[in-house]
Amino acid sequence: MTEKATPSPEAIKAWARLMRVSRQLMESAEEALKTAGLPPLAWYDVLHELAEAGEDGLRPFQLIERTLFAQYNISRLLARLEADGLVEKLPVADDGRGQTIRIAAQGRETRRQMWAVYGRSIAELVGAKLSADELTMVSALLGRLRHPPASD
Amino acid sequence: MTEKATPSPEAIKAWARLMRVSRQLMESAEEALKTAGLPPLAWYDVLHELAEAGEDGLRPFQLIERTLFAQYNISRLLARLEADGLVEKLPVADDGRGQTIRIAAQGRETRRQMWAVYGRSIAELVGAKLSADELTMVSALLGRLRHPPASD
DNA sequence: AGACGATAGATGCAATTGCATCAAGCTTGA
DNA sequence: TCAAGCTTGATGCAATTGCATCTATCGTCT
Repeated sequence: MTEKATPSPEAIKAWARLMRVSRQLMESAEEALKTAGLPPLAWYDVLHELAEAGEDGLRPFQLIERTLFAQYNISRLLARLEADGLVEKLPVADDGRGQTIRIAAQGRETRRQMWAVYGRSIAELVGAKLSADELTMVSALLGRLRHPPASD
Repeated sequence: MTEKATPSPEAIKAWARLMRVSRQLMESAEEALKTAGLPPLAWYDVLHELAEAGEDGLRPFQLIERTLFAQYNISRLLARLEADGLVEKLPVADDGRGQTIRIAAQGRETRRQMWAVYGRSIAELVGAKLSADELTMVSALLGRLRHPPASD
């Protein structure tokens, strides 16, 4: 059993940095969106997945897998997105319990507007701070902290 | 003006990894604490700062600076900590508006119990996945994403 | 077919967060 | 000195989150 109950100083430092920096960056990005009068990041995450999925859409449980949101969270978020006309809920043929969520034209437009702001935040907060090689290094190292670990 | 509105693919990837991994790790740590019947991470952050501050304690606004919590959040968190007997609120001599927050004996004990679980999570989730050198590299790279950038 | 357990998604209720604002005390400057 | 503005911390209210549970449908096993 190689598990250690007490982490090394390096591990503690890396953890602290990770938690602090990620929170700080996320808040910056959220603030930029809010200032622009746009919806919060969570909406972007969902719209992004749905846009990538295309006309076939996605089932809510697939969104849960992809976004890490809790089930009840997705359920309510989708209700809000539908109320705003950004997505459509379609019944699914071979499963009477389920539904398929498809992004609506207005959803694509909102996503586009959000990306204009969000992308700029990423460029400023991350892209401008580290070189491409360093960014690749960060991705690789963080990927190994994922569960399951990412190879690329 | 060197600002780019559209981030590089490397920046997008690093951002996505950072957001996703930090959320995943934090949820793992939160879950471990909850399973152990202990308070959430936010409590640890505050108790940690107060423990380091020692008998002199800290003013709430100092906690805000150190933890990045919003003011109203700290205000209510401290109310809960006090209600649980983990901290004491003391009037401060030279400023009638303010108060000094001091960690109580029971607060130290709770923090100790939380660290037993939290530290193990850090060791498992981070310490066991990367070498000391790699962890140092992560800290250094993330430090440059901070505002203001960290040198160490 | 019928029963039983698993899966998909919604929802009532309590706790927390976010926003805006407030009250109280401090500081500065005329 | 005292008005105006700033800082510190609290709080009412709305929105969101978390938890537990519920309904409905599906799949499987007998």
